[in-house]
Amino acid sequence: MEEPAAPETARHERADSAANHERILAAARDVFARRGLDAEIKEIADRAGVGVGTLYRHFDSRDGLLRALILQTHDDLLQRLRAAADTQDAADALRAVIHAATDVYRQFGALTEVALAGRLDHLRPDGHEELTAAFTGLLRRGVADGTFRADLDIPMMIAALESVFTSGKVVRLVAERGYAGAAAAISDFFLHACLAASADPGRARST
Amino acid sequence: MEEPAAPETARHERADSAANHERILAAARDVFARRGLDAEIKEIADRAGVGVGTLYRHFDSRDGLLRALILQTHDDLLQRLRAAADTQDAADALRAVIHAATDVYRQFGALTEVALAGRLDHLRPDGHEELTAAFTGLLRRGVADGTFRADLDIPMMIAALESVFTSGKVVRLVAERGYAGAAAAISDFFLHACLAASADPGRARST
Amino acid sequence: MEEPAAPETARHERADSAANHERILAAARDVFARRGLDAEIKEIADRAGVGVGTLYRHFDSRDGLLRALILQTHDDLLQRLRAAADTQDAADALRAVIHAATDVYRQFGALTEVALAGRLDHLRPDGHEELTAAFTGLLRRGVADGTFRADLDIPMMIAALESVFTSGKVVRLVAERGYAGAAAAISDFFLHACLAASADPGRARST
Amino acid sequence: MEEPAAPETARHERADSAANHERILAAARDVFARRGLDAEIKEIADRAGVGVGTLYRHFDSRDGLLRALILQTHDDLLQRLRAAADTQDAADALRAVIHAATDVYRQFGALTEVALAGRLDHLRPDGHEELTAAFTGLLRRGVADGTFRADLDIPMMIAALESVFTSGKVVRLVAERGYAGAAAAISDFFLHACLAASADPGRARST
DNA sequence: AATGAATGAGGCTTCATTCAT
DNA sequence: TATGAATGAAGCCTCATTCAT
Repeated sequence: MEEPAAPETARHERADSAANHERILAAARDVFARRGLDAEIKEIADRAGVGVGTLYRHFDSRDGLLRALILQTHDDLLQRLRAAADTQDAADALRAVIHAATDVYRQFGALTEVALAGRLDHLRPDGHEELTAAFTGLLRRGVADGTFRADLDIPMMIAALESVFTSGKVVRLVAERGYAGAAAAISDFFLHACLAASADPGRARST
Repeated sequence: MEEPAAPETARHERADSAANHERILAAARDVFARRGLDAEIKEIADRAGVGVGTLYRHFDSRDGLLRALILQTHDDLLQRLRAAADTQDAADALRAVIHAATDVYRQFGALTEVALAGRLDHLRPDGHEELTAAFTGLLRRGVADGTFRADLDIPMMIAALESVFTSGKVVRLVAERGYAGAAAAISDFFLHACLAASADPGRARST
Repeated sequence: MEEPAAPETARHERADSAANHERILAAARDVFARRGLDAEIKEIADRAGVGVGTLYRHFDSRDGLLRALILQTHDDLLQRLRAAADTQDAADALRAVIHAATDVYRQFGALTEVALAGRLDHLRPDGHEELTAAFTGLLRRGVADGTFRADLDIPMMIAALESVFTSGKVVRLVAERGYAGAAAAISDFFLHACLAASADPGRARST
Repeated sequence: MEEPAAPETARHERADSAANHERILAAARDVFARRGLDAEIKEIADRAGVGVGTLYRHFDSRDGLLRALILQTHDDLLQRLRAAADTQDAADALRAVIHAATDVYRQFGALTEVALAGRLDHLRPDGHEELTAAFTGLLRRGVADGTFRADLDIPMMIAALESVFTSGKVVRLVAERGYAGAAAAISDFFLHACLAASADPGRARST
């Protein structure tokens, strides 16, 4: 009703706004990833190339922005982990999951910590369960088909996996061995920890 | 026994002051552990039962207090890990190390993170190297005597170990399984990851 | 007249901000002048009609503000003294210098003290030398042309002049005799102290 | 009653206390003179070699101590100025007064400022009038006997004199010329400013 | 009476959020 | 709608004063 004769302008504005929205999210990911969750709003706005007022038009508060990012990180993570976990062979699936998580960590840095650490229950009830379920399914499948050892302590295995991606160690590993090297090292380590003793030891070798 | 002939009166005030010093340190450990490193000075002072001025008489600044605690945590950790690492059998030693670290984490919470995370280089140069060395020595010994597998990726193993104690997962594990249960689960997991294939699988079982 | 073709809208915010900047400076001059250099930031902000945060947007710290004011006072003083010292006749020039300094003191109060007292070497190296040079030039000129006595102790004369404007006595004199009366009394006094004996005694009389 | 058999001890304690009293006053003079009136209580107590508690037993508050010192400075100053002003010849008397004031300034530093600046009306009503009266009497006497010029602006002359001792310039002069040189320079300057034109110009020369 | 550790009000400064332009 | 200047609550720290020893 209000934009009868200028759909193009109106659409353009929306496009601008949407672009700003994305730029703010990207900037926030970047800044939170590098500076940690205490980063200042001003730095995010600057990096996004907008004023703080604009940032607040898109997100109602600092916590609102953080929440949006954490949920987004969580969603992204969950989707990629689920996809990776679908890989046929359980050992390959675990490797794929670890590669995916390494990549997410590279992108989301400190945000991964919260998304993965099981502290987001107040943001998304069952958020952590969803992630856990993805891992659990994969591990159970591997145990069932004899790929993983029968006495594997699945919650402990998941805790260890989450720890590596939550502790900041990945950045160090990536810095020392590069992205592929870090993912390979992590994969090998965890495969050793969970492969059945009878399994071909070669399976713990990375590609 | 320690001060057999100590005069009681002249030194009493100092004893009070020393007691306050300890109470402040304890309160700070507690509050930093629970609230994280952003905790407020006032809360620490309150919990110690002293005024902020008293806290500042004992520690020159917020950062000074934090630094003291982190160094103390680091020292405590280092000492206990070295002691545990001395255990004869390499597998037993690894278990002892993990039990010790679990205990330190329980006491120092969030402070363990910094002390263990390799971010204290500006506080104590080579601080992280000292910790790493303690782990490395133990693992090399185990590899040398055939307890651990020959192809063990020692840096990765250490990274994973540090991660578990740095990520906050330990509190969750302790909450779910109790102190002994958590330490046992962690031990079992890491032993599985590093024991030689020929080793008695039963060794990965906790006591 | 000053900005004939200035666009009005785009620059308006800046004009507001600049106005605040000036209001803060003016308020700070006022408050420091009356309350001394220990005045509280809050009082300055209040008097400027802004919040403390705004004050800190314009000046990075209490000392930054003070520094800016002292340098400004010094610059103002130096410029006006130099201009007055240019007056043809040396006796008239001294009178003009004293009138100018009286006016500066009226405006800057306690700030004049620091600007004139030779304590700003860390803010502006040679700051005091610049002021001294302005006085010295004038006095030497008067001695050279026979207006001032040949044995005039120039450093002592300058010290006495600076003292009067540095000691707070000027405010009292102004209060008692008004601005013109105070300047005249100071001028007469110092002319008596430096005029050559042969000089027409009437020259020490003010206008 | 309580000290029947040990008058010596009792007297000794009083002597100790009195000694402390003096040491605190001396330390306070020293510290206030050097650091200015914002000096910290702790520094004074340290320099006096007593605890802050002892300082507070002798002076009810920081302001109480400051008040005592200012009044003491004022009394000392007044007494010495009066004595000096009694000198027969008015010119000699002015010189004596200036020497005395230089000496007081050397001893009391920043305290002289307040004692001389006429800001102590709330501490001692008419305090400033007493000082002014001492100067005024001397100057009137000189004018009456023809030593000083008839048109001397006595309040202005006094203001200038007070200024020199109030502005901190004396320390600089003393630093550059030594104690005797500074006093001589100040004397010469002020004598030039007030001596009668017919007077022997040589009288403005210092000893 | 002397000591100095303890106290806490009050100052300076930061930064999330608001709002006039 | 975008901007960024303005705001002020809240945290850190200092130091005059009190008080237990």
